[in-house]
Amino acid sequence: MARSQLSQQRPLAESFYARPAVEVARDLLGRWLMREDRSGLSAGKIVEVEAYLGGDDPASHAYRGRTPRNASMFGPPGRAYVYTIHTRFCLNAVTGEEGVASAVLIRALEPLLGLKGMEIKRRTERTLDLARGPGRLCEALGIDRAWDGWNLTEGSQLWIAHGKAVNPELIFVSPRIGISSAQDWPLRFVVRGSPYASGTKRLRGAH
DNA sequence: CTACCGATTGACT
DNA sequence: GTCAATCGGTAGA
Repeated sequence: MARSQLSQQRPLAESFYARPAVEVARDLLGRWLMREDRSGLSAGKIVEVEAYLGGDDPASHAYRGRTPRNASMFGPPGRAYVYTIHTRFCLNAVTGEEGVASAVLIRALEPLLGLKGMEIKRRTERTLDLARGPGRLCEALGIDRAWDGWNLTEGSQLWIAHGKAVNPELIFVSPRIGISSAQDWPLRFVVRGSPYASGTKRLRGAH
């Protein structure tokens, strides 16, 4: 492995996450979600995220306060918040100060490493379908509720690595997907034009 | 305890 | 484009 690539695989520090969710969300585009297990290393470039704020955001799971499900959102930044939806799982990175709930939902990856394992877990060989969508990327990387609260800054098993941040000019902004309140808030961020992002062509930022 | 419903997906028209 | 599967989390009786 080339020196530059090893450097790109180092985990982002807790201080990266200890900022407002919108700032972290934009900065997470282009970073690499890394997964290492017995069968080796898997990774994907983050191409789509959404910010979920704390008490002021009616679409956030934390809107009505702390519950057993969302407890991780109130914990220290840089941890995972993994929840169940319709028998699928979704992965968030917790942001901001400890005690104040906010997080960034990882919505889509461009597969980079370990595609073979992803194809088996996803039961498809279509690269575009391996990690396009929050439930799909969790299935591709074997992420379930057992990972809730996992420290993403330690650089083993499951972490987010430096990769290469996306030029701000290439970030497409839209409302968040699948929510029934705060539907006009511009809190979804996509690598403009990426075919690995979810949604229609228009929602991927193509013209 | 029951009732409601969703930060989704895959199948189908 | 539309729609239902399917089940854990949550609120309320």
